[in-house]
Amino acid sequence: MKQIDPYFVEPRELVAEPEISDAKQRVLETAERLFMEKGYAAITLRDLAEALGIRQASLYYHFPAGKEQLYIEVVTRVFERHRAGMEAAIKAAPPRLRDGLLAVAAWLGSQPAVNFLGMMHADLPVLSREGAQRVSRTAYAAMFGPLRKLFLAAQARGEARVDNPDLLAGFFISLMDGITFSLTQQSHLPRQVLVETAVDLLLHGITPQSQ
Amino acid sequence: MKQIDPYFVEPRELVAEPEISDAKQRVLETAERLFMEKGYAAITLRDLAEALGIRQASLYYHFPAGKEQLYIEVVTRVFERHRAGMEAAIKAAPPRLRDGLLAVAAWLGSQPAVNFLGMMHADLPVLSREGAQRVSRTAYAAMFGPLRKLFLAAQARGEARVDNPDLLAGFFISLMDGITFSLTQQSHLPRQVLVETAVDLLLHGITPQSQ
DNA sequence: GCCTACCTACCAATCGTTAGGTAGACTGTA
DNA sequence: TACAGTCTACCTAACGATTGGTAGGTAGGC
Repeated sequence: MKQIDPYFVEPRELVAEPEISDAKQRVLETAERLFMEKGYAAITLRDLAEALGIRQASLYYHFPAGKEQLYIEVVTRVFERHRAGMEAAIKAAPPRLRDGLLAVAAWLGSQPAVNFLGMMHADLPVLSREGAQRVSRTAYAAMFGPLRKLFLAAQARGEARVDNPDLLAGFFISLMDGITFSLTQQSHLPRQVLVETAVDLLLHGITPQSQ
Repeated sequence: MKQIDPYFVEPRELVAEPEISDAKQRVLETAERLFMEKGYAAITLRDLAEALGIRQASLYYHFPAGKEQLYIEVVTRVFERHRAGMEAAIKAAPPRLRDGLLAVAAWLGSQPAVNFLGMMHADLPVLSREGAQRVSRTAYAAMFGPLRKLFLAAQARGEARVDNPDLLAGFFISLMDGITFSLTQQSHLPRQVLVETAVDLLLHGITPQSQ
C-alpha cells in the first residue's frame, strides 16, 4: 500500500515467508509439532495454548478464523518447505536416481516427521470440504512434484523404466511413511539402514541376481 | 459357572467367534465401517447410533465400557480376520513369492480397506496406554506374522534375499496402504494394476535389465 | 494515541457416560 | 393354557466435562 509503482513487487512476496510476526511464527512452529505428532483432532486449542504458555483465547489474535485456518496454515507451510527442501536436495545430489532418492530421504529425515498417509486418512475428513481440498492439493503437489521430475529424469538417462511417475512417487512416499512409523515403534534399526534398504528395494527389488 | 470339571473348556472358547448376538454383531460391523473409514476420533457414538438407527445411549447395552472398548473389539476383529485371511490366501496360492504377495494383496482388496499406517498414527495416541498397546500388538502380529513367514519361505526357496523379514513386511504393508490411499483419490488406475505394479516393484525394482 | 499481544470471563454445542424405564419375546411352573 | 418372572434390546432424560469460539478489557512499547 505504501508503494505506488504498479510494477513494484514487495521483496517479501518473492521469498517463501511473508511478513509473519515472531509471536505468530512461534505459534505456527509449536502447532506444527503438535499437529504432525498426533493429528488434527487429537490436539485441542487448549493443548496448543498450554504448550505455548498462553491462554487458549489468545490464539484467536493470530488466527481469527480459528482452528481449521491455523491447521491449514501449518500444513501449507510444512508442505511448501518440503517441496523446496526436496527440490534443493535433488539438485545438490549427483544426477543418479539412487543419489536423488537418498537425498530426498535424507531431507525428509532431517525434518520433523510428517506422516503423509496418516494425515490424509485421519485429518482430511474432519476439515471442511474446501479446507480438505486445499490441503489435499497442496500436499499432493508438494510431495509428488519433485519426485515425479526425479523419476522422469532417471528414465531419460535410462536408469529406470517408468510407466507412471506419479505411481512411483506414491510408492516412494509410502515407503518413507512406513519408515517414519517403524521408527516410532520400539525399533532397533537406525534410520539410515531403513532408508537404504527401502531405496535398494525400489531400485532392484528382492529377487536375487537378475532372475 | 454351570461346569464344575476344572478341565472343561467351553467349546465356544475354541472357535474364533464367541457368542455374539445378532444385534451386537450389527453394531460391530457398522462401527468397523465407520471407524476404518474416518478413524477413531472422527466418529462419535452419536454418528454410529444414527447409522444403526438407534439412540446413542443404547450402545452402552452392548459395550458397557464405552467407546474405547467398542473400538478395541472392532480392531481386534478386523486384524484377526486379516491374519486368518492372509494365511489362507498364502496357503491357497502357488508356492512362489510373487503368487503369495498377489494373493495377500487380493485378500486385502477383497476386504473393507484398512489404513494401517493411518490408524497407528492417528488412533493410537487417543487411546489409553493399555488400549493402545493391545491394539498395537494385535495389529502388528496379525499383519506382520503371515508376511514374515511368506518372505522366509521365499528365501528358503532361493527366490529372495531377505535380510530382515519384518522390514520387508513393513514395506509391503506400506505399499498396500499407499494403494488404498491412491484409490480414495480421484484415481484412474484400477486396483489390479496398482497391485501388480507394487508387487513387481518389490520383486524386481525399477532399474532396467539387471544393471 | 495507537498497535501488539496477550488476558479474563463467558458461551453454546457437543462429547462420552450414567440412571432408570419399558415393550416384547422367551421360559418355567401351575 | 395361563400366569409370573426374566432377559433382550432398546428408550428418554439428564449429567459433567470439554470443545471451539466470542466479547471486551489491558499492560507495555513505538
